[in-house]
Amino acid sequence: MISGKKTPTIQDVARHASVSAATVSRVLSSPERVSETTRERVTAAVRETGYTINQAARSLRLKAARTILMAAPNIGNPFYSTIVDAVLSEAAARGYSVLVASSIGDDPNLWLRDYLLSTRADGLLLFDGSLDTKRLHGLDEGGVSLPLVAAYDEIPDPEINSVITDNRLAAKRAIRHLVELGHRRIGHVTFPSRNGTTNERLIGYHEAMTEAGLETHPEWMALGNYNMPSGAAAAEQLLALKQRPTAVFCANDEMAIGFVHQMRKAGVECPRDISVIGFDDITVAEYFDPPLTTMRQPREQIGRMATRSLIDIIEGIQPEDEPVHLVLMSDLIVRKSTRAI
Amino acid sequence: MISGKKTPTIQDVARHASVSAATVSRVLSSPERVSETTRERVTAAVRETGYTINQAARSLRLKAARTILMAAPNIGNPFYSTIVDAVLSEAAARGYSVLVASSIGDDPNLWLRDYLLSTRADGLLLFDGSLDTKRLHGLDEGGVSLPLVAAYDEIPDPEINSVITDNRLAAKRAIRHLVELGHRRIGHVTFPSRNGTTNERLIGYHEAMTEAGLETHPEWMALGNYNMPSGAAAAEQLLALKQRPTAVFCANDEMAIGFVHQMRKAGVECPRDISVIGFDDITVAEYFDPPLTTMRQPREQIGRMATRSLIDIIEGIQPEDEPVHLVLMSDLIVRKSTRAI
DNA sequence: TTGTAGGCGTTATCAA
DNA sequence: TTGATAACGCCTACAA
Repeated sequence: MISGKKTPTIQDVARHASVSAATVSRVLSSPERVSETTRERVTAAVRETGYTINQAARSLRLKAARTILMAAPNIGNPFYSTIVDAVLSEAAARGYSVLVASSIGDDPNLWLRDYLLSTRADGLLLFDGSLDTKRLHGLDEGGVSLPLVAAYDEIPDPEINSVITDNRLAAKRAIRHLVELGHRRIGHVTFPSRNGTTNERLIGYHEAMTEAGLETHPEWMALGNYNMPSGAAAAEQLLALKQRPTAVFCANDEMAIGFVHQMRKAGVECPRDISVIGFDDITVAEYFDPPLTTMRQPREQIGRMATRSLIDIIEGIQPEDEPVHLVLMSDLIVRKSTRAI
Repeated sequence: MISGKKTPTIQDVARHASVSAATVSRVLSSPERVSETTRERVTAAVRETGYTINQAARSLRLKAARTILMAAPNIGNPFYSTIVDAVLSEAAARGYSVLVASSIGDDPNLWLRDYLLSTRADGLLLFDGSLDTKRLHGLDEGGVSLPLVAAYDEIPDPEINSVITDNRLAAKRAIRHLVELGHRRIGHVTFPSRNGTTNERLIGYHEAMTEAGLETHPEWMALGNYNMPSGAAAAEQLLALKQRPTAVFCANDEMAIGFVHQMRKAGVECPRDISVIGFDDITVAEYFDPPLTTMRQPREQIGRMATRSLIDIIEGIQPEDEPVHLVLMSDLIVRKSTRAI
């Protein structure tokens, strides 16, 4: 890199190679349209000057940022972090950068609008069911489409591209596993659903219970927050019952871990006294004691597919009027936290 | 938002308010330089047109993106994800966006250079010790400075801004804790240091052992990867020893969890047979069985301070010739995975 | 195959 | 206090 006062522009490279700026631009974006000798001269000049393309200028001209925005409620959650990795690598492979936003804050819809309408990001990867996709979709108005792929628990809006796992089916599978082990009093730790739609995992729980001819009891339900402390709190609540459930389905692994932890504190053993099944299969599930039985979500695949679809939409590979609806399947992973009654 | 063919520009707003584009721009960035009546007219016009600033144009003009780049080896690691949260919220508070890159790939220095020299990001938050800060620093050459804050284990390059925890001291504290409990054969699961510098935690281990008048044995050392499987592998290795250590210091919690998990598989109890101490205090440490004794890193603070410093540097609040060197302290959190011999 | 020229949307400078 | 104007660096018709 040659020293100089300022970062070199395409003009500097052009001068260096004794060609016009247009030619340099061509070498950079469509080399085949330039004669080989010129191309070589330009390439050399690029190297010598240490030229780097100015993305701001490029974005302005192209009206595209080659950047996607990923919004998730809390990236800190281990469930999301694996997804982030997948998103990053898939995006990088397609030449896109990733802007990350934790969707906390006053008016998410407001800043989202800002990001997406301002040539900062070309599309949105939404991992947060609490955002109002209807209104987001409304951003479309002026004929400007908003590339958007949603990936979260809720049942998807048919008009919106989505990549989800079949949460209802997976929940049913979890309950069936417990039923097969002979459990009849089965509790559930769930999360108060965020945007009105009833949570799919909760529905699955009820459906499976009904199908098995089992009763559900309001007091067997506990509300959690998808984190460990709330799982522990749920355990406290259920353990206080006169007649405890013999098995509990937690809507994610973190709550399951908190639940088991609290059980142990109270001298109640898992799975001896209560079987516990989680959801997600986060890394630590396998290493926990007891190793957690859980429904494995293909997180890496979720991230990869969502990113791929979004970029396909941005680049017009996926037609806009055919929304993508990918449903990935979860697997039951039987470990040691559940046992026959 | 008024419907129209395309997203409105500052010109549209200007027309709407019957003022010049310059005035609109002023209202947006320095309202106090505009008369109140005009200001109100313009504000109304902004609302009516649904105008959003075009960041690409702005960046081009200002030669600044109000965006920082965060690079970490694997965002998926729970240790980093908390940090990400802190970075996001601090950046948002200062009006900055965050671009995230997982620094895997062929030539990290190359793409980093790309990002930073291309008006895409104004500065770099580096959480990856494997990147060559010397060379990164070398990007400075042409008088163009590269705002950079490094936050990772290694002992910092004095010329580079850094936010670290005192790893050596913390490691010594961990070992002293074990010594106080009466342990004399203390093993260590470490990571082969990434960029030549010997790892601070390893040095701390050796120093503390020497100060306590204890021997260290090469076979008490195991190499890990900062993840759970490698912790398990380390356990296999140490358990195979004729004379096992009675306590083991793992360089992070994930390896400690893997270690304990493997111990249990082999019928060896923690802490009864071997005390284990970790490092970081990730969320699950408290909920693990046994709850992990560990050195708590102020992760949230690391993220926050690093971001704050970086933005201060970018904005010229922190003078360039006075590198920031923040050292945060770790706390010993005694739980149940260590006990007196 | 290459060059010329105009404009993407913003802000800073200068003048009024 | 406001407006006209000229860049910022790039890409793409169009012309040569």
